[in-house]
Amino acid sequence: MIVRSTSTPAPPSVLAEIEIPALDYDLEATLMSGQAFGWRKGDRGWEGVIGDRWVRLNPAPGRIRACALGPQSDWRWLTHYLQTDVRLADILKTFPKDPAMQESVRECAGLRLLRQDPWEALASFILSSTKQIAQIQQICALLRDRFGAATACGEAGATGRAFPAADRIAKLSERELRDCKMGFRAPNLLGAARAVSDGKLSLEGLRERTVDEAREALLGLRGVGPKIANCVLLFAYGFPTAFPIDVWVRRALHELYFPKRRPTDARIDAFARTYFGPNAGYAQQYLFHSIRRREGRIR
DNA sequence: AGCCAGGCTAAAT
DNA sequence: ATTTAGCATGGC
Repeated sequence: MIVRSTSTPAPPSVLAEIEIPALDYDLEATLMSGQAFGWRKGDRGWEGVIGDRWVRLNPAPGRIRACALGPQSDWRWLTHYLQTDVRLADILKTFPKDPAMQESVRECAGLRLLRQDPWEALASFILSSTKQIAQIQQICALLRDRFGAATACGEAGATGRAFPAADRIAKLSERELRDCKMGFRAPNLLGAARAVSDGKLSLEGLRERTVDEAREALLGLRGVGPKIANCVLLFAYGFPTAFPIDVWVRRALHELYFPKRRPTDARIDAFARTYFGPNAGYAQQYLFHSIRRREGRIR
């Protein structure tokens, strides 16, 4: 058995690399399309922490190059997150064939849905209400830096930080959370963290439930309404029909499908539930990203 | 300077 | 049953 003094840092491990086959995968669009908020473009690629593993990603023709701290014998934690085994063409086939939808598909070729951790998604989207994406990223970065577990990272001496677990946030004060610039969302995040932490809400348990049951459970949290619940259902649990309607998606649906006059919320909801088919949530991401590109919100 | 942001809640109509 | 004000904070 190897004994090492606790005051001696572990030896730096080498970077493990892999090339993941990935057809039709626009990495930048996927990471920056407002579904995840922890990715940062560094000099050597897209850097982030998935669970407690630091990783750097680079796009290449037909694949994604990744490096993480080695040794890595099993990369499923990454391929599952990136959903590289999903055949995008099969998803796109199920979209409605109308001109507006097909235009969005052309404009956003390679846009994907990630499969994120439920707690991170829940927390992130509780923080998202009436916030711009850049601000959500900033708040999440503050949370990681101040309260996240340190993870060794690719740069010498540097540390990436995991998204703070619910148990960690549950023990923080509202003051500490407000200091991360989240404003009135602080008590909502704290409440959710406590519910998860003390077992009143089992995020893992929701995997076994139907979409509607899982939605009901999420809606029980203060600060979680239909939009945020649907974001978690879609981006973390992968329920394919979950259809978050924010100001942008609402605007897109209005302009593209109800150009005459502003539809009521009920009309929009009914349309969203019935029109887009078995992968409605995926279609929603294409509408969201394409309208934001057209309005110059990207870059 | 003023409006808006991947909303939600409770009060007011 | 539907509409509206208030909520923190920051980008543009």
